[in-house]
Amino acid sequence: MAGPGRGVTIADVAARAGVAASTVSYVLSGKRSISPETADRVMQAVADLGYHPHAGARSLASRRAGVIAMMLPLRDGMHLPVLMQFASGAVTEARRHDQDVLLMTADEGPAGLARVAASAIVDGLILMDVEVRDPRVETLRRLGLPSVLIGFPADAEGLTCVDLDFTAAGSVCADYLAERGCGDIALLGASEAVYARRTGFAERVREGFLGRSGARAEVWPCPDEPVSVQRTVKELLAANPALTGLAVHNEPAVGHVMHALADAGKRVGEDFHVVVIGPDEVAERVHPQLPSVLVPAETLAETAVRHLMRKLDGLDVPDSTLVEPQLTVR
Amino acid sequence: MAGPGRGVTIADVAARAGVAASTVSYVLSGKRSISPETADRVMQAVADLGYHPHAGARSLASRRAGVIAMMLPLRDGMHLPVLMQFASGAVTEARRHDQDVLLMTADEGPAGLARVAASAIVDGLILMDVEVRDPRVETLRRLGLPSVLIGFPADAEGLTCVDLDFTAAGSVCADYLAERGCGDIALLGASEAVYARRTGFAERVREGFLGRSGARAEVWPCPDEPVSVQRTVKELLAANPALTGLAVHNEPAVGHVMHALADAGKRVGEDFHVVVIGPDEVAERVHPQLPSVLVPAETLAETAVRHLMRKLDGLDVPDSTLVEPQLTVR
DNA sequence: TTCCTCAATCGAAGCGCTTCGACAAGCTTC
DNA sequence: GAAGCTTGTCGAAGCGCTTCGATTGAGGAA
Repeated sequence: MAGPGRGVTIADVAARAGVAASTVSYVLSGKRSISPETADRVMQAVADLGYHPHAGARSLASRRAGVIAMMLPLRDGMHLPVLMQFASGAVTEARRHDQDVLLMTADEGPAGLARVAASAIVDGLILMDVEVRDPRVETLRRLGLPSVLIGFPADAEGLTCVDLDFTAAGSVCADYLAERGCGDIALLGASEAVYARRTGFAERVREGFLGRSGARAEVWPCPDEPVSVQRTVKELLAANPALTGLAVHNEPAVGHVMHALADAGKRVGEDFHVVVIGPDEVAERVHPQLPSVLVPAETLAETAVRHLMRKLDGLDVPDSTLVEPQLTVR
Repeated sequence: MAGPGRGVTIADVAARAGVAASTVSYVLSGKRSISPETADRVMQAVADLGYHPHAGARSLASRRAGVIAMMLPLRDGMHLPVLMQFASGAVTEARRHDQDVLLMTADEGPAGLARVAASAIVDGLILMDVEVRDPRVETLRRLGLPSVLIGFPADAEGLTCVDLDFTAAGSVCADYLAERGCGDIALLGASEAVYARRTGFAERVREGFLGRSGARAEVWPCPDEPVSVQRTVKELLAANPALTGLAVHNEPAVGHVMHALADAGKRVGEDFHVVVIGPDEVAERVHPQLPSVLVPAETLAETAVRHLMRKLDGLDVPDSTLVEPQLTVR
């Protein structure tokens, strides 16, 4: 089935179907009407020969590469499983649109964007984990390369952005704890470093949380290291002995928080309630398992890819898309 | 700096440097000798115009795309962070060789391989998480697409494979426990499903472990779910009350194993020792933190990419490369 | 019947690059 | 000082595809 060695070309297909090469092209692209009989013969030849158009030739002639780039952050502190879900979700969705995905890392920075734009190796771009002040954003605007951002930079004017509705996520957590009858509650947030970097994202959770729970709630940033986590939790409990509910928005800390609570004699799920903002595994791998609001990586990826496809087709898309958070109770 | 709108071509560079287009090409590729003065002028023009060769045109003319594909598994049970490390390691290394990386998912299967091979969209391929009986392997052989596999299929004849030396990893764990003075020890392995799928990998750990520790060791498969883990550990302890050391080769189970041991009154790090085969975070996010042998994803990825580059350059590479395990004590 | 339209197809002209052969100079080498 | 090498450069021929007229024949309108 591999054909006669290397390289089945459109000419081979045309010869076998007894038509011109351009006709084959039109059958495949559907850009001009072709009689059903001819189309059938062509498709048969395509199948017989196992023909796939040469990507380079196609991109050269049509000015469409059929590839989109995805730039992932590599920084410490990013939660890897979420990135991976994101990447695979994007690939899966892209394939539905007959596109491939080129993987880039954020350390290529603006120069990397310029490179892929100029070399026309991709038609568009998805930029993950965009920060409030992101040097890539300006380059992106200048290049005019069709793109979708995950996250919201300070100035999102004219850009297409997608993200989880973190404000709503904060509210959902506050509501959950309220429903469990918790009076005084707190939000244990990310490390200071994360707050410093992406105010937008952490701040929005905070606002959503406080907005719903009012004066009886407080927010504490929280470091990642086990010992510091334990200390932070102790301080939190000491500062507010009436505390009965906690939302944790800090993946690596969850396990240690649970330990600290156990040490302090809190029985989670009974006289004390905890809800996690983070991936499923984190909430599942502690005892007892916790309810959680996950970052819906796959949904975000799919949305981003779909929006990018629309832009490539010249259709318009909303500037800003917020995905609703979903609480999973365990 | 963005040049006069879209598309700086080699002709623009040639005109600005006052040479023929072919000369620019030779300067850039180094395939013919060019006088230093001319080369300088050309490079200056390239920089001035921000020229990057059109990837499609280049691939069409040179029959080299400058892109490699990486096919990642998406199956449940794969540990996502490791995949992500792998992917980013591969991208980083590939960029050092001026190559880009196309991301594919294993669910495209053999047809996906045929597609990328026929469309010449990539020059070579890295296949992750190859199983003992992998349907992609036969296709790969038939296509003759340069490739490197991570993992060892049953018949690796003529293929280039790279993997962690799992046998050595098993031995390292046994040695560690022996050094801590543990007499009776056990290996708590992966779930039955994993064993069923990739005998090679799990079996080799087992052999390494048993080979070093002899008759006083035993191997138990272990499911992923919290409750089953707890039960398995209880049974294990009941079956061998003299047990003082445990190697755990099952990422999701580690946290629950620690709980079960605590429940059974074992003080890990004092009268009982545990070592993990798995990623750092898993060993770090339990209390106390555990020593571990990690799957060196980045190293494997780099090695795989380097081997693939050599193959693309027509150099030869070893059929089989085993990376030495490294024990991290915490 | 003649003219016009429309559907179906063909042929040729590129897309931007690499590479091959040719060709001037400037060197050796006897 | 003619013959032969090198070295540096150019021009042209493609790589395999898409796309833009042009062309043909059939059907409908007049």
